[in-house]
Amino acid sequence: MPRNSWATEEQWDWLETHKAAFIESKQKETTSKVFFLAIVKEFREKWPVPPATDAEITEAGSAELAVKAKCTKCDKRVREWFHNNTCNVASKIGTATSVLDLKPKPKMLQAWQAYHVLRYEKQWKPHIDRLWETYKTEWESKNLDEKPPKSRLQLMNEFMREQYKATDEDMKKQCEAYRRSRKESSVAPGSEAERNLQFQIAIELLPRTLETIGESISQKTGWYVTIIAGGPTPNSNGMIMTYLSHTGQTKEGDTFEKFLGPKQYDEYLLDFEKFLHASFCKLWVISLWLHKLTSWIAKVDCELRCILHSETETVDTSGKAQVEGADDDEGKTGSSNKKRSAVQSDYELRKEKNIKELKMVLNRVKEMYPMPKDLEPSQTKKPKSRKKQPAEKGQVVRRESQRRKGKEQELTRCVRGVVTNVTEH
DNA sequence: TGTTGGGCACGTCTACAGGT
DNA sequence: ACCTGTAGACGTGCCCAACA
Repeated sequence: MPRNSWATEEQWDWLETHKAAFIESKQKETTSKVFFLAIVKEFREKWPVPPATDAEITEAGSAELAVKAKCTKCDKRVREWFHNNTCNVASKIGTATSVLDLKPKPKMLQAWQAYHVLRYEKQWKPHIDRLWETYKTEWESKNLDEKPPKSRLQLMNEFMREQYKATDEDMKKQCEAYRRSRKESSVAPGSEAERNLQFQIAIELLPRTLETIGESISQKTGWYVTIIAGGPTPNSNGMIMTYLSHTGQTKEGDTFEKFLGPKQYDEYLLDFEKFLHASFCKLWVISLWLHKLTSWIAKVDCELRCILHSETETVDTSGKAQVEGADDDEGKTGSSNKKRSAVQSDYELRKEKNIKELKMVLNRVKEMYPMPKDLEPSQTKKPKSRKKQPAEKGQVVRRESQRRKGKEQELTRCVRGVVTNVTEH
């Protein structure tokens, strides 16, 4: 039961048991005519409305009216309970209570706390140390073997609050400016790096999140659930990875993966990965731009979904920045392609063809409708190399996209989760 | 008349500081 | 983990207006 509800624990449990019926009734649009008629009656029978007090009778005008008012209020509260406790179940995913949510935004410091940050080390620490020593010694000399009632922290905080109160207006303004700037800087400033960092943290929470969501859906519907999620991973230079979470087993006890078998299972995921590549690779974004200008601004491609931009650039012998890996569509022609793979999949052949066609279309469109200068991507931006990061100890093993890998590269078979219902690749 | 969403008031919870 | 005081965040109940 949530804190401070009008309902008792017993009432709350009773209401909870009728949630499903309410949702069902809501879908049938019979809440008022069927559901609530019965539910408020039952509630009042179970927990009769207490008799009206003298004050309530006086206020209402008569005992009858007072009781009526109390009943109405009670009924209304019951109705509202259902609205307040069921209608937002789905929408709560994504709010601050969502599993995926990151650490909440830091709160603004109090003015004296800002003063503490600005002046403690520089000015007051030695003073507080002396104060604490004096206080402690005095207390201990008077009260043997007893701890002082105030801790050093308490003493320090009290002292800093007093000092802040006594400080001049100029210092107070500095404190105010500090606490505001700190608050502002703590909120994601909208930079790409910050955003990618936030993405990465959320991605690392995904296995647990998918498991929770899957279990929840499964519990509520009695169905089995498969959730596939994937996209560029910022701490792997935007490499596309896929998570698959599955609940439920066949009657023979097979998981979804075992049921499909390794080959079919990979094919199953490959389709999704194709979709991801089509969604996140740069030229595909450009093609979207042909239909919608904002797609360009959105910059939804793997190259931009990377935390390690500045550190991963490598320079080839010709002195030009060179890109290895998946998301270098613009730069890969001729020799680089040969270098990557001698045997291309159907998908890659088709993609190469698509790229050529798209480039032609794009050139025509650019001639017809020149891109506004302020919307053009930065010229200084260079493709980034993709230095392979060694997997950290204890890091979650995920499925790296297999599509880009040529035959020369062994498919890295990752350990598939058996213990939990989250299958990680 | 019932439903829905927005907003307000109020109470409770949480983060934050640095040292032990 | 704990200490303290408090601003800010959040949950809940309630009210009201708009709409069907």
